[in-house]
Amino acid sequence: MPAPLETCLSDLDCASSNSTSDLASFLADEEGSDKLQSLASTSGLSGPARRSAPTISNVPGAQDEEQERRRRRGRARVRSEALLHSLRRSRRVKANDRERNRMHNLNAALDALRSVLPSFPDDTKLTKIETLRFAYNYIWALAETLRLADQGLPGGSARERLLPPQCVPCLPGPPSPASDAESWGSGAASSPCATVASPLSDPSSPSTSEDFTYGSGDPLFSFPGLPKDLLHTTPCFIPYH
DNA sequence: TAGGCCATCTGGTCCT
DNA sequence: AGGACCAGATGGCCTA
Repeated sequence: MPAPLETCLSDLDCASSNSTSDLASFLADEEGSDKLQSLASTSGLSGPARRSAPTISNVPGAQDEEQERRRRRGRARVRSEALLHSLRRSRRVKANDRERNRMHNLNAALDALRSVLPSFPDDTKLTKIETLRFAYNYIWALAETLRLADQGLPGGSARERLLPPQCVPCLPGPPSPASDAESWGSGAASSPCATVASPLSDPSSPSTSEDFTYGSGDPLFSFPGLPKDLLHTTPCFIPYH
């Protein structure tokens, strides 16, 4: 069973140099290449060594010696390039692995975020962008609810409003940074946010609900714990399916 | 079949 | 130097 490429290449690092460019010069050197060849052959990276031990019958003359040296250099270069390619390849594979892992972590974090957001009645899984937008809205709505509760508005305690019995996620849209209007809205033609004419920088700014509904004009979702006027004063960035 | 969403690969850049 | 992060490209899957 041949040694894995990773092992071979780490051996290679120990044997010579850590940097790719140094490795290249190392490989260009015939002696270095010979070291590599022995490493590669013992680890199964290459085929069996073809060079035979010199015998009396094949001792070359001066010209033959020069020719032989050229052939060796040619073979060394081919081996060098192949091994350099292998090294780059193994680093790329490692980087891919890290990147995959990083994205998995990111997705796990998104799943965790989904799990703390109010769920849809049909358990539809929010897409990534919807999750982020919804979370943004949700946080804003909770904060707004607290603010209104602090002002002593009727409608039960802040806690009751924050945790309605059937929490269906239509949250009034949060204040969107004006400079961020592009990323929230017009960029996504398929998103309900695309229907938002101009995201408000101030949630208390008056507006009409027509601006912020999608499709039929009926709100697809509602957030029963929130005062009605809140729905009418803010854009609704509704995750839509 | 077109469009949306997603996972993965890849090369470049930044950071430690 | 190596890892993290990012954005573009690509291909697969699903749905209207």
